[in-house]
Amino acid sequence: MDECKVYVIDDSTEVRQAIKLLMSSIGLEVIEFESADEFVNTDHDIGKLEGCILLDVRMPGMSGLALLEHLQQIKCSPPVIMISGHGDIPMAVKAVQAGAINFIEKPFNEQELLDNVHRAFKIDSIQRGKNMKIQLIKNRLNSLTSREKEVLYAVTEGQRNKAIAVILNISQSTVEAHRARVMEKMEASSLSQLMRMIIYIENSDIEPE
Amino acid sequence: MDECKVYVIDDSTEVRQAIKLLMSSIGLEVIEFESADEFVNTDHDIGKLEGCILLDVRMPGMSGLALLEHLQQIKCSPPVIMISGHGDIPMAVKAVQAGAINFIEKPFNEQELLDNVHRAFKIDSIQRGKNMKIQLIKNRLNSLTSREKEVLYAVTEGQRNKAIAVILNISQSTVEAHRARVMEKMEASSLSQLMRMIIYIENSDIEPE
DNA sequence: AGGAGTATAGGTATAAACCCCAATACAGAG
DNA sequence: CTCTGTATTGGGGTTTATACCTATACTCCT
Repeated sequence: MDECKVYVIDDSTEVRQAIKLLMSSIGLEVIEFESADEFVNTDHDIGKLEGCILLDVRMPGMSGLALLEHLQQIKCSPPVIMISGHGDIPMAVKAVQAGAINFIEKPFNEQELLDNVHRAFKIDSIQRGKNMKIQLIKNRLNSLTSREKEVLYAVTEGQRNKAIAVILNISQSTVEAHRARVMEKMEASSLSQLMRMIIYIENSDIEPE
Repeated sequence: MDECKVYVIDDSTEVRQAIKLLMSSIGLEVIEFESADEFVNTDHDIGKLEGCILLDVRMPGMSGLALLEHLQQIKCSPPVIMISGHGDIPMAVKAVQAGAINFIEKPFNEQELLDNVHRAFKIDSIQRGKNMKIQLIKNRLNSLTSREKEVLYAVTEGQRNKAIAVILNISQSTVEAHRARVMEKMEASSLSQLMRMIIYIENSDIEPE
């Protein structure tokens, strides 16, 4: 939680200043961006940011909603709290459907905003825990050779070594060798554990949230 | 899609009539309720309804939001489209966060409402497909004896038969017998398939959507 | 040319899982 | 009380999977 920062993306200098003041009152660091484009083009790995994003909807250049959708596509971004001065219901609905954790109207209640930031931090913490787990497994998967991946895939499909040998047109001994290396590289001590990893990755790939 | 109906829950007779007219113009059947309480108390299995729910927010008795949350808790309800004449952004956000697929303001655009209903039908169709799959697996799980469930649980944890025998303080032969019956009852021809079923159920239990 | 990494294959031995069978014990339902 | 379902145990044999070893061949990089 110490590393958490509040990324404020708003074209209004006053709003950014007000938020900065509010956040610093409880010891939170604020990083400002005056447009969505600036945030995107800044040299930082979005996946490694810790904290949350306060994002204005209406801005010159890329809109807040567009940035929100962009962040959801690349995944593993910090949680986003939308802020708007002239928002309407369809806009708020769209934002929440796109993954924003809340939609707050300006002028905002200070305590409400702080509460939302804290909630966002919690969500971020949980999300980063999951992302670390996913990354760990993906790193292991990447260490597999293409042949080993083929064997792994067949194994997760429930195929026996003998069947896999026929499918890949290699001998059963070779399949066994590959399979053993797969278990070793994936750090799985049982097929059940291996399946849990694979299915975890499968689900994280198709279900964004 | 043929069986799909539109469940309208709104205290205003005029609104219900207007929706009924609109829906019947494209051949959709409408079932009316003048309050959330009436919907809840009506003798129907909510999990078996097909179609979608048009739900007013402000009503005498149980509020639309309260009903929405109630529906999400028991799960497997048809998708809900919230409708409100005097809605605000916090209300809309809350509704979407609670699982409503949209939040439409009265007076509504007719085509927009129809589009939403069609989208809801698609979501419902997908959701019911998933629910059927879950129910199928749960039925198999329920056919297991308590001992078989213990063995199943240990197996999914990656335990070997020998280890399971020690844990349950029974002989390895017995474990093998239970395990064979588990595979048979679950209709799994491989451990991989069994794991997929179990993890599917695990995920559906903790992640509502 | 030599080394690392990968893919391939064979061998031997052990362990684990699967299959079919038979049998005892016990509790609850009819 | 008998019948049924469940839980338990065992044997014997087959099939799979693991573990550990060796070995060849090919490619890529140094």
